Amino acid sequence: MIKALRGMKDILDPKFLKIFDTARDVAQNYGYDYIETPVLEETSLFKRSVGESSDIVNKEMYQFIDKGGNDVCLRPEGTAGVVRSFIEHKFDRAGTPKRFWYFGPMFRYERPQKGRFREFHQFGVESFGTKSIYEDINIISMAADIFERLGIEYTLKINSLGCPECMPKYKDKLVEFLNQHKENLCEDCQRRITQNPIRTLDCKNENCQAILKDAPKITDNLCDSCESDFETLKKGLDNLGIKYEIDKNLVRGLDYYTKTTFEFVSNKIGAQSAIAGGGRYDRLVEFLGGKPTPGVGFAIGIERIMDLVETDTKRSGIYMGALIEEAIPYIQKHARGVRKEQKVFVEPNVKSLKAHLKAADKGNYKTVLIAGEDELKKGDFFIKEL
RNA sequence: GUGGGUGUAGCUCAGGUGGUUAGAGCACCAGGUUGUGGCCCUGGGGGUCGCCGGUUCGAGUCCGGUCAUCCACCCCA
Repeated sequence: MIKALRGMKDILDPKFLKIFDTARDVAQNYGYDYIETPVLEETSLFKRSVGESSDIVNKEMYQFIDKGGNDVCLRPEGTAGVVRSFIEHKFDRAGTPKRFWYFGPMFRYERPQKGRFREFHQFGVESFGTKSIYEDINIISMAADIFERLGIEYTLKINSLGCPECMPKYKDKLVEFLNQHKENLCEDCQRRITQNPIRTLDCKNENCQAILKDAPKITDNLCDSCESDFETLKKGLDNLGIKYEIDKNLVRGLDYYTKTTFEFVSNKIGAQSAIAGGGRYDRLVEFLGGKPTPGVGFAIGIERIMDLVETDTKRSGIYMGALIEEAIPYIQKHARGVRKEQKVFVEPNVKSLKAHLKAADKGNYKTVLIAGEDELKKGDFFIKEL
């Protein structure tokens, strides 16, 4: 028997559509436009955006050379493709803000576990051309609205990574601190000192965490403008009644983030607890060859929240069945009219009344319409409400 | 990539120390009730026991390998 590949799943759960519908409605209500970018992209796009030092690019990409000799890969995340499209369509030159939402499959070659698959789906949004911190608040508010509409409880964590002004200075301070404690850090962190020192902050090693407790914090080293933006962000969330925690070690795994970073987590879904993540990426458009354009966005992991949404089990729609073959065309004709307004299922097989009722019950239909010899003659239906 | 758990019916799982035709519950189908679902009763259909090899007179059971799956590390949505 041929089975789906490791870490890949068929989607049969109606909750999936419910999540998609809800997220789309909210994004549309925020004034965002739909964008769909190709699943396959040039590998260098992700190397330059997500970052070559990240695990995602380093060891988790489905990468190959296509028949034309191009180095390509299945997208491991959504932002890079949208940014590529933004630049390719010269929206950076137009200079007007653009806001997109997207939805689709992402691929990472990882060991599967609870809440982590090799093919998974993200709903995401990207806002280009607005550097106002109030846009960050809009974005976080949108994610919060989606979770609220879905009835999902979460903890929101926020942090600021600073800007090109303050981040490098902070990085130097941190590297200095790390070098002082180098021999006590784990292997990974020792390597990170030169490659990506910021990533030591969210190292899971207990020993490292103990040492890093005394490390300089980025939030204590922000420049005036970043500092005041972070304050505005906190006040803005308070204003909207959105609760949050400040997580000074929230640095996130993608290299393109600046200033605001945030993560929505749930404690009900196992080790893979991040249900959404995002932040500001004011340098990314420029990195990818566009005119400097600020951006901010987030992505929700659909599979991660599947277990957190309720399914509605209310009866709905009409089940139509025939007791004799001659009645099938009769109900089919009637069904076409009624279907303009609601769900109508026509059972294509002749069955006993009992079997029809049982099938309608199992199918969770609300109303049963049956036609047999008598009904055909009189031109009506046997009707029963379940 | 590393570690641990688990693979028997569509689903959830039983099958001491190897022994004849591999079981249960749920689900499915039919009948009891010739045109009134859910409850009940009776009957029925369904299985390469993950796969390959080994030990043995004999393997679902023991051994080795392999694959899959789950959970964790790691990473992240």
